[in-house]
Amino acid sequence: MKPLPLRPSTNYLLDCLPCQDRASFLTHCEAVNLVFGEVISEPDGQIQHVYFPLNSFVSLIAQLSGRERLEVTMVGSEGMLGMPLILGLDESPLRALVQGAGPALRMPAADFGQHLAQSPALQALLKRYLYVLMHQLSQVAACTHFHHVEARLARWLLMTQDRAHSDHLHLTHAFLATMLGVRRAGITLAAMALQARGLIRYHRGDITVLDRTRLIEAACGCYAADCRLYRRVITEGGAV
Amino acid sequence: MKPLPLRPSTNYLLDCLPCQDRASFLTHCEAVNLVFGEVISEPDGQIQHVYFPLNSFVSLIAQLSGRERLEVTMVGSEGMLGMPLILGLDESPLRALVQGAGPALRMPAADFGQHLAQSPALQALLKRYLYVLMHQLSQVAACTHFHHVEARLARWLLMTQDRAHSDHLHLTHAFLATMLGVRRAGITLAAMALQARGLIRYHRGDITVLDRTRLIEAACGCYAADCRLYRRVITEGGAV
DNA sequence: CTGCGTGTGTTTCCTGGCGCACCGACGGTA
DNA sequence: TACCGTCGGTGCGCCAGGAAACACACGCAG
Repeated sequence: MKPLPLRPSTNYLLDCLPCQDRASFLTHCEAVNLVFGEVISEPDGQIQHVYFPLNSFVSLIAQLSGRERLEVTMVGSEGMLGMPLILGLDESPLRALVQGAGPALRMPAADFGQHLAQSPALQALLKRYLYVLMHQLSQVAACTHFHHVEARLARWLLMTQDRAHSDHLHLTHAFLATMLGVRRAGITLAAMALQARGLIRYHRGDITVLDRTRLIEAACGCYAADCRLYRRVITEGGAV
Repeated sequence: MKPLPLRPSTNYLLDCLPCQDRASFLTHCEAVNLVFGEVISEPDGQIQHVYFPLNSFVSLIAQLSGRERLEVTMVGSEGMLGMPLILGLDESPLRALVQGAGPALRMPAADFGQHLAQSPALQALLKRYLYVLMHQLSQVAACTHFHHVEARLARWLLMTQDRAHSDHLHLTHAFLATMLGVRRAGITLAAMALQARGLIRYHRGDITVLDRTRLIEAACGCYAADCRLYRRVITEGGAV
């Protein structure tokens, strides 16, 4: 968790802020390095910081009483971690697991509350982001129920690729299986099918996206819907 | 949609408000009667009013690009319809379908915005409710994926019973099937199992809950988790 | 070179739920 | 009373995915 040299923010949400608010916000941020496998928040744990991933990304995982786990969304440089603070609560229902190591900006929860109170632009922006999250959550419920492993895997790879800003991912079948809530063997089959169609290549945990366009076709419509929603609500609607 | 005689609010959220705020809020509400099957909001439609169900209740349904549909949550006298307004957006990603006919209070979106701006208590309360919703959405995603029809049906009946304030529900198997995103025959089997265990009785669309305690045991833990969450965040944490 | 850990391919058997279709039973209406 | 629409029970073939193994293959460390 060593501090990194401060560098221009490449978090998309922060980039959307007016210069004033953004500058003031950034001076109170600390640059940290998220390491793979780190758990940033536990269900019912207290939120200590908000995080704005830069090149890193984090899975948000729902956990049922029976210990079943399912990834419900992903946060990278397009988002923020610690949304319940917007709602005035300092607990998170979801486990946040660092899935792509890399730099992030973070701010203590208390400071964040102050900035939020002082910057209407920040408030408006993060409310919009919260709307996107809610939309995604309800969509994920239906997607997970109706769509098959292969399409869901394709979608998941695309989302990961977007957040990793790279064609090259490091993910074992076993890890993918727990994220999608299916068996490892199920991932093997789906991954082989995608590889046979020339959409991806993988070897001992190294996955390369070969043909992004056709991978989008192989994924369920939920990926495209997600992208459209974000663009409409944040990128275009986010005139703050 | 004829106006009803104004009567004391029995919406739990409104009951949580301080007397002042509540009185002022109620004077701007209109009493309406929700009729079974009415669609209050469509995905991408504009939110015209917020609704506070009294004895009525409404299903919120996610719809994917492929037309697959799944109920993701339910709003009765414990909640409110039109939450995106809290986030500054006047669109809803979900279809709202009246499932239990009955009275509700409603307020035009614009008026609601004003009340919201003037009442910090209202804001705080509804933010908490929004947190509960988000938690539920992520839980539903996992529940729908991992739990079997019988447990999900039991859960669903319990949730409906709570919101209908009655042991007696009118629901055909076909309707339940679309809500849970399964076949009608699947509901028949699950319902027969619950009936054989003496938990419910049904006959041509009339369902009676006979043994609520054991029905809770038959349901997945998600029902109890939902109740606990609401109690903790709204009933107890909601000192506004 | 050997050995072990990790990651992946593959097999067998099993089950929950799907799609589809048919039929019987009930209850309101003519 | 006869009819018909709605509701629910059932049967059939089918398939995706679950559970649990086993086998292989690569790559690093000793």
